Amino acid sequence: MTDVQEPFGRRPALPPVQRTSAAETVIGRKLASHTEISPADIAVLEDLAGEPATFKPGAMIAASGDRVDQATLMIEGLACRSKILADGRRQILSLLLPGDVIDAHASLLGERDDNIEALTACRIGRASQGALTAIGLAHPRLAEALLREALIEGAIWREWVINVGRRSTLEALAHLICELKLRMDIVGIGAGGDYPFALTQEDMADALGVTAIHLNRVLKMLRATGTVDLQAKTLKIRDWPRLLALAHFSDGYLHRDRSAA
Amino acid sequence: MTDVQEPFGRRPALPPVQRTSAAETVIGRKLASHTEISPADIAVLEDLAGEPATFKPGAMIAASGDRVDQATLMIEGLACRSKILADGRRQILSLLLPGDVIDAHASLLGERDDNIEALTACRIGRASQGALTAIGLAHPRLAEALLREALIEGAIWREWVINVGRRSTLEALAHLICELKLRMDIVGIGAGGDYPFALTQEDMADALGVTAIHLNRVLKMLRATGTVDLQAKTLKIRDWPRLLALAHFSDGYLHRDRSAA
DNA sequence: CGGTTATTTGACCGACTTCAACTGCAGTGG
DNA sequence: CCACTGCAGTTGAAGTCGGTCAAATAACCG
Repeated sequence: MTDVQEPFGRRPALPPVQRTSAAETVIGRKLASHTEISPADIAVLEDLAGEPATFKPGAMIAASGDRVDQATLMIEGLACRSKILADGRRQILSLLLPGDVIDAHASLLGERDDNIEALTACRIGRASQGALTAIGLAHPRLAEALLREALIEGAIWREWVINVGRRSTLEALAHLICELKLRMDIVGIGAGGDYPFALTQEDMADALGVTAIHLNRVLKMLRATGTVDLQAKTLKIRDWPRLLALAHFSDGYLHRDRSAA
Repeated sequence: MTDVQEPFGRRPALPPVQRTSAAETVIGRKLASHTEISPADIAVLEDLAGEPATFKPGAMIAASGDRVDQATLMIEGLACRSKILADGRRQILSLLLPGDVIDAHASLLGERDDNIEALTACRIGRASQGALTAIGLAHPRLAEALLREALIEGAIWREWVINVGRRSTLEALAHLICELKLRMDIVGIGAGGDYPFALTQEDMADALGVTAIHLNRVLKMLRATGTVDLQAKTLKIRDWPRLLALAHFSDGYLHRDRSAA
């Protein structure tokens, strides 16, 4: 399950990516969802990242112990942060959706302490930390957006702790689905109510800190509530209010508003 | 400025310590542990924070829904980040020790989504976000140190997820103790091998996502291993290597080195 | 000293894990 | 076309970990 490919460090300077308007890229939609940022600033970031690299499902995009010197831009696909214990137990720490920009500041930490795994085929951009920092001075809104990305990811981790620590598996599963649904809405994935859902049951189990077998049974219970329809890698929400209630979901931690200082 | 930095826990006040250089404050020791920072920069931060405020044990220093507009400097005492669910279940997300500086950037998120609770009597400083940002321009090392504080706290949350999700309660408890021991070492608390340990069993349970009753039994098991001696609000490490092994503890996530970019 | 809070213990029960087997499906190669 | 393989999902039985209810100390506080 872990074939490492493509160590990073290869960022070819290629002809600028063609696009009609910067705000129409996933990255643009994501950053603009929380920060008042100009298409020009987004273009600066995307040009810096250059042509995206491709990873196969199951590939390690980055591994624990690697030196972090680049931010990662999720263009397409589904990935996750995970940690793997010595005896093989895996815990998924968060899911990375198109539009997410991670590790924009993490080079300050030196070696990374977690893994980034591609769960499906992924296309990602990379932007060197040093260049980002320099560019941030001339484009304060961009710097602000990247910092806010990091802070929101932190808020998601905090909520993740609750999910794993204090919710029943049924609540936690419902909560996870609510979070994913809303995050996909932000970047405009899943129009028409059909959300792509590539997580295997084992992935979900590793996200919630339970076994895949138990997750399977709980998933059956969740289906029985009639709130969601989850099969064939597609998620359909059948009864959103009831799903929210089941999860005791409260969306504050996603900080989707632009009401900040 | 400030003061005596004193171990947390209920202890008699010590006579004021003569401070010859800013690096001898808790905040200074903490920031200097990960960032090459000058005493002058630390003094700038502490002057901005001014005279510390005092909180009684159990007090809410900040509550979910509050607008975040200030960084918080832990000068003395023990506090925690927590979230509380509608039905009263509490989850502790991280512990705040003297020297920790939190929320230095969080005003970007607007309303906070967690609580900061004083677990013992606490003395904390406050620095307005706006002033901090402005000062950061003139004192890049200080800005770097504050950012690194935030990133390290993020790393601690990630590890916390593992603790709650994938470790047995015995492993998780041992792991929590290892983390606290090392973090106290960083700021020079617990000289002589006697670490102040003010957490109640209920606090520990809420940190690990279990009930206090179960924690009590697991604590008995941990004591039976002979690796720690934990009573009367004091922690003594009896067999550090074996405690580390029991917890499968690996210190990378604390990022204590200064080997960053 | 009395009243609260923290710790400890017992008995019982439910959630979750473990081990094991079986299904369905997609690819791959003969 | 079909056997073979591998993986994701499903189900069952049995056991363990952790939760709940209840109550008895022990420690703390005014």
